[in-house]
Amino acid sequence: MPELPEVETVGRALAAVLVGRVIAGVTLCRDRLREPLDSLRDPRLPGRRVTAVRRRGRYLIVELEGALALLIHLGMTGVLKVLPADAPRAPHEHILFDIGCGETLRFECTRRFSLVKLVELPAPGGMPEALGLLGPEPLTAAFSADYFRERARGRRTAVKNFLMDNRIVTGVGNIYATEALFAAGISPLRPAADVRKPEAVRLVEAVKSVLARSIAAGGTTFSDFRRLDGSTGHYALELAIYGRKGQPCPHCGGMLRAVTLGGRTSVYCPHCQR
DNA sequence: AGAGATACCTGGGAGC
DNA sequence: TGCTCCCAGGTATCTC
Repeated sequence: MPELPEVETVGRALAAVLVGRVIAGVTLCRDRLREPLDSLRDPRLPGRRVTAVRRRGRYLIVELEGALALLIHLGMTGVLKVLPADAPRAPHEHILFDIGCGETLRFECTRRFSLVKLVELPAPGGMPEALGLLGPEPLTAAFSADYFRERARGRRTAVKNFLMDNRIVTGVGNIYATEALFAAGISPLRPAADVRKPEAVRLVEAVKSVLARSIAAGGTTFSDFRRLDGSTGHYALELAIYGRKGQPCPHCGGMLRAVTLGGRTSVYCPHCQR
């Protein structure tokens, strides 16, 4: 499941391949993913040159000349691949972009929680209006302990849900929220407003650290994550507690527990996380 | 306004 | 073995 580090990794690979090339045509194999794919039938799309590939939160922005862009969210199972045009189609390939030189950029997504649409940009280099509500990037200085405390004031929601709210900070999903809270020694159940200053410092640092290490490793590798050529990455970043309910805590050896928060499983150590 | 629930979707694993 | 059930996940949208 691609989280921010995976999206960053895919975006970098995509930029290396796509920038300067022309999207000659689009083949749609279905009408919709999370949203209808109508916008990809826009006659303004064919013939546009890719000028940049950027990331915002978990969204990829494939910028085209003329202040247009392909806005892409990989959802849970979205995969982008560059393959020869005559390579056989995989079962869940929904969109094929003809990028010339006998190659296609293919969007594959098993669970179809993903989004691909053509959007207008307010100006070249600008952000699609649809992303206007996203909070700061977690790896920038704007996401600080002071910012966290300011936004958390009065919020009784569990700190884990708060961390995963992309209006607060964008791109922190269940895996990294779980890992960061463990690294910071903070219970996922604590009301956001009750996180004290030194704890917020630890938590914000933990979020940045786990994301940065994962990006450096080329993204945490999961069964659903593939590189652009379709190969799996290496198992680079070991997760401390995610998915380890019932197993011993790597710090104290006690049994890791799980609670459901916001409909999502949250693994934590009741002894190490308070 | 904040908080919680729900829909979207499919494959894989558990349990019978 | 084959069936059913449940779970994984981000985001938008709904209700209370």
